[in-house]
Amino acid sequence: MSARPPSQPSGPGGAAMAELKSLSGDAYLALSHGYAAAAAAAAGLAYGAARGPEAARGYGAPGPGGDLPEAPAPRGAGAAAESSGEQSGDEDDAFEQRRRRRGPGAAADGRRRPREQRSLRLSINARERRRMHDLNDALDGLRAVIPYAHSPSVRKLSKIATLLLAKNYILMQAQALDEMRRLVAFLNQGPGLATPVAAAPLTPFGQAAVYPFSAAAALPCPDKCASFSGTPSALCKHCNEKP
DNA sequence: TAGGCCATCTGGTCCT
DNA sequence: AGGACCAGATGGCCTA
Repeated sequence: MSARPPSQPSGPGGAAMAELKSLSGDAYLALSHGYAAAAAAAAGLAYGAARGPEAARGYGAPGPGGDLPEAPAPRGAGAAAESSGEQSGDEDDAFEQRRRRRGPGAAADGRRRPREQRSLRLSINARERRRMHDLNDALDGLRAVIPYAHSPSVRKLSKIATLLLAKNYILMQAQALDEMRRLVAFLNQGPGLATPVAAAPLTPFGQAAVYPFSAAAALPCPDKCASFSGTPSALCKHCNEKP
C-alpha cells in the first residue's frame, strides 16, 4: 500500500527507530534525539503502577439488557475473530475446546454454569475490546497533534513510534520555551547589566561564548534587540519604555 | 519467508 | 462482585 519504513534488526525500538527516520527531515532531526533513552524508558515502564483517575473513568458495563456492542470486523478472520462478540453454537464449541486445551486450573470460575460462564466471558471480551478501541482513539488523537507528515500516502505511525515521537516533541517544546524565557530575561536586563561577563549567569544556553548576541550585548537596548530580530523587540521592556 | 505490527481473546491481579 | 488494567498467546496482514 503506502510507503513503509525499512525493517530494522529486532531490538528494543529498532523498527520504531526506522519509522522515526522515515519522517520528514526537520521533524526527525528535532524529535529523534534521545530516542534510545526513550526506548529504554519505554521498555522499563513500571507496569501496573499508577492506576490514576483513569481507573475511575469507567468503560461502562453492558447496558441493562446486557447487550454487547457490535463487534467491529476484525482485521483477521482467524481464531480471534471466531469467538468475538456474536454468539453461536459453533462459538460455544470453540470456547469449550479452548478451555479444555488450556487444561485444569485455567478456567476462571469453575462454579459458574458453562452458559453463564460463556456469557460473562463474552461480556469481558467486549469490554476489553472497547477499552482497546478507546486507547487507539487516544493514540489517533495524539498522532493528529504531533508533527509528522499526515497524508494518505504515508503510513500512520505505529503505536510505539507515536509515543516516542510525542515524548520527544514535548521535550523539544519544553526546551524551546525555556530558551525563550532565558532570551526574554536577557533582553530585559537593560544595557548596564548586559556586558557579557555580567550577563553570563542569565544568558541563554548558559554559555556567553556561544550566545549569538554576545557581540550585541554591549549595545543600547533597542540596537541590541534590533540586531537580533531586525526591529526592537516587543518582548523587551526597555524597547517599550518611553524615553 | 521472516519480521513487524496489530486486533483479539484470555486469565490474573488490583481497585472500588 | 464487577470493572479496569495488564501481559501472554495466537493468528492475520503487510512489507522488505
